[in-house]
Amino acid sequence: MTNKEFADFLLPDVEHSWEEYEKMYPERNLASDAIVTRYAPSPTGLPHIGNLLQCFMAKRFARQSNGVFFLRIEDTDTERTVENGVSKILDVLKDFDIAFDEGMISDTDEIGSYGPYMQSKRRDIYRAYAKKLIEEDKAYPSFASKEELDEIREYQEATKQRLGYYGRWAKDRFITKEDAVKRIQDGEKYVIRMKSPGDFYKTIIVDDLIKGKMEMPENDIDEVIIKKDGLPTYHFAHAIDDHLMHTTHVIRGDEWVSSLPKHLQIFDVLGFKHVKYAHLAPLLKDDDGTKRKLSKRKDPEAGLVYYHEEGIPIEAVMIYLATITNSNFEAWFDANPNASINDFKFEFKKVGSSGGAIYDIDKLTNISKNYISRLKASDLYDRVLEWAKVYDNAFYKLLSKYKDYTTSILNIEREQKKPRKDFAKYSDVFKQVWYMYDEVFDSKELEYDFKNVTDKDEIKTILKTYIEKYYSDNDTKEEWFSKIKLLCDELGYASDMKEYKANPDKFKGNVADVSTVIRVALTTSSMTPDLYELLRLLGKERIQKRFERFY
RNA sequence: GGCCCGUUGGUGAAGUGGUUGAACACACAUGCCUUUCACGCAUGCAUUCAUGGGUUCAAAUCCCGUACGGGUCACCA
Repeated sequence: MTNKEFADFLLPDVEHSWEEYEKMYPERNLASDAIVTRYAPSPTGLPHIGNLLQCFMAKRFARQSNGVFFLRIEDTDTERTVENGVSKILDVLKDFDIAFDEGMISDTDEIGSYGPYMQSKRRDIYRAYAKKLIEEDKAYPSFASKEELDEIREYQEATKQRLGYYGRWAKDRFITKEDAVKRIQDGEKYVIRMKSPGDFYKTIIVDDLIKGKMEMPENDIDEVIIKKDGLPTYHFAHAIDDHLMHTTHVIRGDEWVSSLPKHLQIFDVLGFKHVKYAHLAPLLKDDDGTKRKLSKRKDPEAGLVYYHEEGIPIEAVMIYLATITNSNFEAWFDANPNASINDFKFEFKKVGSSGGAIYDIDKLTNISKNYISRLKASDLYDRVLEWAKVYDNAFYKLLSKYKDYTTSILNIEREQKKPRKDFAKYSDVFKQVWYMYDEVFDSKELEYDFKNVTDKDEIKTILKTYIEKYYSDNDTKEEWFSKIKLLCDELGYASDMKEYKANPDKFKGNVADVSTVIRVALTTSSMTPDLYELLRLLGKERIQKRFERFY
């Protein structure tokens, strides 16, 4: 029996030959330095922050080189594939501004001419190449059952040998074609394994764009390439898809580096040109002093909905991810605070090669505060409105009703060189502006803390004197403050802080105490944005009303 | 256990043999400024680069060993 006959027997249903497939996927017409890369998730769940990072980096490398970024769905594990897995992934990523040039665009549709982009639809392609390998005697059917494999492994463990289906353990390698045919005709199930040409005692140099050159032993394991269900394993599909789709760079998590010898070998056996690899370290969590991988189950910040719920701007998340991934990004961003992250040129060499960074929410918060502080008030308003629509209905109603007023509140000490940094997330906003809405202010049980001035009559005197004698809606800030000083003088408080510090005993208090009384009476809080701006937005009538609570 | 990678302050890190008395950013602390808070400014925070040895006039930077951390060893990706 010839190899050809054997291949036809094993894979009689292959529609196209591998040569035909090669022709169907011509070279891409791109500049030589263009990066073609992909995000290739299995549709088994939602992407987490680590996936987002991979995805984002892949996208940036493709875009900044005028290359292609595509989405391929790796659904060869039919057991774990979930319903609508693709659209779920797409939806989450879209919220983070990740879109693809090619690939799946819904659960069923795709764009691009290098598809199908769903591995389950490429069954024939993988089988065509498997057939090629059988014909070339580089692969063989293997009948080893799960139990046999377990037995081998247990024996290897007990005798302290290397684990795996290799060398003399790969005994199906020696089954004759005739025996194999007979067993298959008798109904035995089988997989197809690659006949590894590797020698474990020889080393190969694998080059990773991030980790550098690594010396590793050759792979000598006869890896399964086609599973019992006729679908390929990850390793085989990776080689064929990335070859046919003309991927130039594979950017993925570093849990894959140990399979590199295997992958390189599959490329070689298939006669494919290698792709370049960049393996990203995982994001870590500091769990009581020990580092561990960020976990979707234990750590809310690992899930992507967290950012939407909290109202953390996606731009801030991206800036943070870029900061911890690419070591020269932060300095660049400091120098170009208003630039788009898309203007930064990422470099593999500047991506950290150490074990992984601890995901630091404090740092993200700081980035987010800075980002929000640079937003225009109207932009912030729109963003908060959109957030509140989903997560805070009461606030949403208020925002819709008082659009201009709210924008003015948000504009206090904003749109200037050194804007206030009050908000780290959209969900912080209401906590800091609630008192500006009469509906909220009047319906709440209020608690006032006037700090230094505690006497009720004194508070009343300050408030009453101020509103009746000194307050005017039309004052400029300078006029306004000079009147506050006059009020201080009249009531026996120091209008000048230096004077007060020199002779504290000569006064009842100082201008800060008086301002605090006014501030607290208006807002209940001693920590607010600029008092003058607050007064102007409130207006005399509303100020008066709030003061009257103390008469 | 085999193979691979990593280890610079509380965190992200710069730095690959000599202007490093180890940058910068976050966090933290103190002070200044200020009508509060925030901002801003100033100062402090690793006598030391996991550890032991070696090479060298000189090492965080090169070599070897050890420890610790991570990854992987599926008909899962």
